[in-house]
Amino acid sequence: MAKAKIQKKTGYHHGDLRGQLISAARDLIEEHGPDGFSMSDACRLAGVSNAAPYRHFKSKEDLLTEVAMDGLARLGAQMEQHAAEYPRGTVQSLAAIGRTYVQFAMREQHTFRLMFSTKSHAGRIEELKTVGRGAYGVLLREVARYLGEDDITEEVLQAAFPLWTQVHGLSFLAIDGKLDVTAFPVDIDQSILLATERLLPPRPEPQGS
Amino acid sequence: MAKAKIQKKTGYHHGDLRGQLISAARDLIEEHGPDGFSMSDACRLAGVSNAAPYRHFKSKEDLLTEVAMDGLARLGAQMEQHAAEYPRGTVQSLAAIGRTYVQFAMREQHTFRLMFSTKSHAGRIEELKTVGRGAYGVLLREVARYLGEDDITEEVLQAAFPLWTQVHGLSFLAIDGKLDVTAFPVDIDQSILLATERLLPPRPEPQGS
DNA sequence: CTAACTATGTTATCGTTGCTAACATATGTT
DNA sequence: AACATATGTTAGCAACGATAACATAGTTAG
Repeated sequence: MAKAKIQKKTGYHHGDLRGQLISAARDLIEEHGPDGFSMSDACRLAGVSNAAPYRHFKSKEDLLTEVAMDGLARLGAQMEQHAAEYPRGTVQSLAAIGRTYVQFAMREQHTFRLMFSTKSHAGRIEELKTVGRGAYGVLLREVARYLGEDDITEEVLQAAFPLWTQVHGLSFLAIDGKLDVTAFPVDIDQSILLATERLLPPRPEPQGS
Repeated sequence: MAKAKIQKKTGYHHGDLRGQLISAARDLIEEHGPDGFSMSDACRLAGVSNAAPYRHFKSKEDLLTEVAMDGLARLGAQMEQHAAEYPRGTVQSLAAIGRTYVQFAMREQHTFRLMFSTKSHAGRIEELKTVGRGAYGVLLREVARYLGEDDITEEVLQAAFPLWTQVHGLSFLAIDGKLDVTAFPVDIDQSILLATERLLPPRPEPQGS
């Protein structure tokens, strides 16, 4: 991905410090983890003093929250996009959503952690949850199609949850480097497909008998 | 659990600073999270100077690793203990292991995070993995019993992994407060039981035809 | 018994961090 | 031109992790 490439400011004012700080944060977080990330580093990268960010973000946490929410939005978009590459409402489209989820986690490991972290988002957790619900909605609608439901029924909610749980667990095990604790080579895509098939309730006949 | 209760040292020497620091760390971590935990706090609790811990731990990370390894060991023991409360090698005993896992995560949220974190353990990750494999072995042996295998076959490994993934995901969703994103009340124990049943391959007839 | 050694404390200090206060400089509006 | 607002700067705070130099206790050898 784009390595922190920064245009130094020209005069006293920067131009787009807010945007550049978010971008710098994203890059630095992916490089050193959310804790290894420091405001000072971001400032150095943006060529600005240590106090400048506090005109745009109330705190370091606030900046991180911004990064997290952006991540959730992108995850939702990517899931929708990949689901659309398969016949809607099938095991395949659902497995595609799962693969997208895990791949996102592996590609943007630290952003992913941030997205689901409770700390680092003091006071804005509800805001974050709302964005998260948006992404979860992609899965819910796909499960609804699978079940032939017109809207998000109780049944849909019940069926979707274990699928989420499964890929969420797989994501964390993968990014925490635990897949070699299993003592056999885990094929992630295969694992997702199999679990999706098993966890879904039997599908009602698509049409006719 | 035991709130950080500390016996001040009597003379110049402390007596059991190492042990008391680990214990203080456990308490403080559970109270304020692994990041909210500071060496200085632990020192204050133990009634000792800021430099003293470095006679016993090479770094803060090193102390945290100790806490994590202890946690993994206790998790393994608890899983074994609860599995033994049910007929061995059944869906029930396997679900009990899963429940123990998630309950541990919820009871010792921050220690749990630490146990599976890759950061905070620089240089000792393999050591940690070994302890982790010990705990995982409890699940593996129970799955082997379920499948009627005498040792940990490929089939056992394949069957156990999705079970782990499921409860691991459930644990993180639970401790990250995401169970209300699902828009329906999640019954954790029920959820574990259902997923266990669905994820396991059909059981071979216990005995006879 | 005492000298030497080792283990385990202390104090002093350093560099880094997140953040705030007080001040400076652009930009835009009237 | 005068003022208000947005957005920078410098200086400085307290807390943190860590190290170096020193102090003291307990242990072992002669």
